[in-house]
Amino acid sequence: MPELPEVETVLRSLLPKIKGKEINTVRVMHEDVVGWPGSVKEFSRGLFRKKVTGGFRRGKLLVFELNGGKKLIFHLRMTGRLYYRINPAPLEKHSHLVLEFVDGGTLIFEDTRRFGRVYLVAPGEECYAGNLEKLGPEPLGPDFDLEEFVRAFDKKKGRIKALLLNQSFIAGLGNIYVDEILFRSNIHPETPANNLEKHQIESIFLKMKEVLKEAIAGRGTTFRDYRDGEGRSGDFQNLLQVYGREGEKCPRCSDFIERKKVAGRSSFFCPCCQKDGINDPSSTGEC
DNA sequence: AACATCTCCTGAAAGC
DNA sequence: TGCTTTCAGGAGATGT
Repeated sequence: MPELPEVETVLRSLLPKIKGKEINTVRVMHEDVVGWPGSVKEFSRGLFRKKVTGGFRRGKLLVFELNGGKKLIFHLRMTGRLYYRINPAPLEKHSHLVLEFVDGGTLIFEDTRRFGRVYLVAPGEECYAGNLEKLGPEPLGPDFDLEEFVRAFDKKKGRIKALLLNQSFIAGLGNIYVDEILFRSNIHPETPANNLEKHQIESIFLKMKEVLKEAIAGRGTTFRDYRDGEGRSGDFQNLLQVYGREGEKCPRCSDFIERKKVAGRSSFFCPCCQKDGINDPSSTGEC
């Protein structure tokens, strides 16, 4: 399930391979992966003979800039994969879009569950590209400010887990990394956000950056489906401390990792290190 | 505002 | 063993 580190890894592995290349043919095998605006025909026509001039990541979105000003934007959601092939193998069942470049290389978008989307937008049409314009700050961005982050918690009565999953509050986090951040911060996922003390919010701020940087260094987490832009798995799944580890020993104390649905998602936490903030808001997390 | 529930979708895993 | 049911989840829509 690609979150910020996985999307960043796809970008880094893919961009050097396709930057400067010109799109020759566009094949859409499953039309419902093409998001607004416009028809699939317009989408294909809009890509024809365009060069990839650059690219960046924003939240979980991959943005490729094309000459002429349009942007090709992907959201991989759960099972989406985007990778480059020089000599394409026979396409798989769930390959939905293939861009062939003039030099023969191909960019392939496949997605088993088909939740992923691809958008082609002109300048001024960015609002149609998924949640691009509704995204909160980038956790690793140079402008991400601690004081602003602390203030943003003020009237948030919801649970911290739900808040960190909210892309308009903070961009790029998903279920795996939120659990890892809360574990490293000794905070129970059900703690009301506005019950958190300043030092706890500071901890989230720091641990968020720390976990994301480590995960990017490990080229992302492959739980099942995720691959980078060259089709390779990530390594960070071996370094997850709580996610997917129900019943295993906590890496910090003698207790065992529990699993509970919070904010509609499986949440993994140590009941000893991460005391329930509802019952014990003054918990320091020591156990 | 906050939270639950449903939808989309497939395939792995669990249940019987 | 083999069939059926459940579960996983990002995010938007809808209901309470």
